[in-house]
Amino acid sequence: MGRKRRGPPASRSSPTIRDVARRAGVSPGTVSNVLIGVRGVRADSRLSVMKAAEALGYKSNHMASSLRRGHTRTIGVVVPDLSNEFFSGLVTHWEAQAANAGYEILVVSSGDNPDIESRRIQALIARRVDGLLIAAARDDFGTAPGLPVSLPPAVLVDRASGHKRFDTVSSDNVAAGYEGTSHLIKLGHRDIACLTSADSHVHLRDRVQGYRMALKENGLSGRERLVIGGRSVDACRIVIEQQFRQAARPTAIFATTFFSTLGAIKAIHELNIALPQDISLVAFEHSEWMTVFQPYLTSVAQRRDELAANSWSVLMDRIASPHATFRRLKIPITLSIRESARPVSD
Amino acid sequence: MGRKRRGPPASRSSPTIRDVARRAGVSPGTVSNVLIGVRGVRADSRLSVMKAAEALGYKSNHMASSLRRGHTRTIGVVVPDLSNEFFSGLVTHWEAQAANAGYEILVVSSGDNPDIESRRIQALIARRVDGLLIAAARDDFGTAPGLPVSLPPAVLVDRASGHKRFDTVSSDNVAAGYEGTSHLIKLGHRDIACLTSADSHVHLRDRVQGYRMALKENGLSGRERLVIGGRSVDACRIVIEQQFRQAARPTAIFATTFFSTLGAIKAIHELNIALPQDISLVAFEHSEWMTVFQPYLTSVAQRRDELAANSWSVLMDRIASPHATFRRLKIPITLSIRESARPVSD
DNA sequence: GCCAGTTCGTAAATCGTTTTACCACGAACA
DNA sequence: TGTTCGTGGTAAAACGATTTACGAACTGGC
Repeated sequence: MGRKRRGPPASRSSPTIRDVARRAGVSPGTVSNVLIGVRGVRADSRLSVMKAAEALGYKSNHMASSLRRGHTRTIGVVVPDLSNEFFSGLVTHWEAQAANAGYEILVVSSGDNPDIESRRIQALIARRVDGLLIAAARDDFGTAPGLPVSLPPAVLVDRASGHKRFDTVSSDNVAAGYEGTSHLIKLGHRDIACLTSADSHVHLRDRVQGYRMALKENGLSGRERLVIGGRSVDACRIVIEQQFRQAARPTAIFATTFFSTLGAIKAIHELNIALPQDISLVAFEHSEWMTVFQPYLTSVAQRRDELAANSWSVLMDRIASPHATFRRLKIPITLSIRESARPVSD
Repeated sequence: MGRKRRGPPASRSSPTIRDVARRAGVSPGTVSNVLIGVRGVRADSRLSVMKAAEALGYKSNHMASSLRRGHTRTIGVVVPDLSNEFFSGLVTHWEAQAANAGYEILVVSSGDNPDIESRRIQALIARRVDGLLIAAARDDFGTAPGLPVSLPPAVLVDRASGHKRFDTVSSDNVAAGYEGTSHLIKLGHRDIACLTSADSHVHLRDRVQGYRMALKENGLSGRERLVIGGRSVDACRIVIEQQFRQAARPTAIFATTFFSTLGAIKAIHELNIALPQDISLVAFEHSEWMTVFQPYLTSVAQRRDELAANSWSVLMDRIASPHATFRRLKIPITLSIRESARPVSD
């Protein structure tokens, strides 16, 4: 092989700015000025550079340019689980935002495990992402060891709302709990089971708090029926089935997570009670399959598009001014009244 | 500002290998040898380098290292739509593979639009991804203008199976069509509508071909009822409703896509016919909500995990040996017999 | 015709890492 | 003692783009 250059094996590597410069009969600096244009270039040299770049199929090497410019135009996205529709929805929106703004996103999953999360974030830092969009595994994100003291600009999304050391953008989960419950109360229900997956995260506790607020406001505090299922559909199903083995059965269920929604439906089927004739249900989240499910589920849903759009712009602001005070955005939720919650039958 | 260095504003930038070298009293080359160890280093200098790196919280700059080494350890992932559960499933698996192998993935969406797809791929090329995993918008991927002549190593997944110029990994869609249909025939059905979204892609045409094969093998070719819906749930619903306005109604529906599955269910509801008593349905894909849907749907499902694992390793092989002959993998599908397809009632 | 000001091109420095080329120092051996 | 190795360290040259510093050529005003 008659290679003349040193360094790593180049095996027909792509043309460099130097190749373009040579072909256009100018210097690399001029080529750079034509292509990203911080300085004027005479029309004729501009033209010959354009032609040369075109002919060679020149694509600027992003590594080199990042190295020199000190930013990568890459955003790291950290989610617990990409196969969860809520998160894949967020990522879809973020990707669109990124494409628009000339960014790319590096996506990693934490499996909701703080150790894995730290490791994956470390990898993103080594890649010098310009910013981080994080749906954190724990509310105390960043306080545990394992993460370096200084992180790139980051915003916490969905989880860990109100964190002291980061911008946060999340749904108004208290309102979610309040509105879902109030809707059932307005329909005359007084025995409302509130089904949730865990009490380990603020976003879940907030929904329960909203439930309690609605109860209290209507003098129903004594009737609280909080049911903590677990993170799987069947765990939720089982605890709901237990509720129905008690003497005083609830007349309505408010599911505060997507999994518990599925668990509630499954339990209702197993118990052979009629939805919505004998039991009302307010579901959490909306999903395409619900349009073919009978009855069409009344639900409280998060606004993924607004969550994504707002967190993106908060992150951009944070990158632009790293020392601004932290922001805490709460995005309203949507209550969609459909068919699964009905006036209580007496 | 008493900055001494030129170049981009450094604003408390992270420590470099030179900082570590200075602190450890060795040269940068030695630090590099300690950290990635291609050459021996005496025990005492090794130790002091480790300590210095630890103390400074040194993280190697991936941009610089990529630039010098000539690879990025980054894989570009191109999918039509990340909020489609099938693709987000694939991406989830790929991300896990990547994390395992010390790679990261750069995810982009094409919206199934070839122009957007080209642009997004261009961006990935500028970032010098080491490889590409592509669920292409069109079967003739890469022949249309807009894409450079030389792409990085790429494998085509799910779509464009059997492409001449790329490795391909996809489900055995002919078998999918064949097995779904055969199952219904075995149950005694003779009027089976095959519902699909379009005939624009091989993977869809293959499923229909499997349907035809099964029909033919059972002397039912004359009874073919191919129904092409469209890419939305309601488009599929409408065409199925039309089928049922005809004198000779089908006794079974084989849905060959996820959307057409939803469309078929919706139509069945609207028409007020009982599933599975009056109509049998074989669905496509499996999804968590199906576990709470009644009747539990009999379905043909793709094996996302195998699709992802195989495409990943084919890509790794391709990167390792760029000139090997192309491979065409077909992954078997899974027929799950559940409750929505029943023996034909006479 | 001369001087100041503008425009535009180039050479060289720089980003932070890896890797090559070379050198110094011992140890082993004749 | 003189010659080879082997080991481990350093300086410097890459990687490919951006940007600064400088200088040549041109413009315009007097």
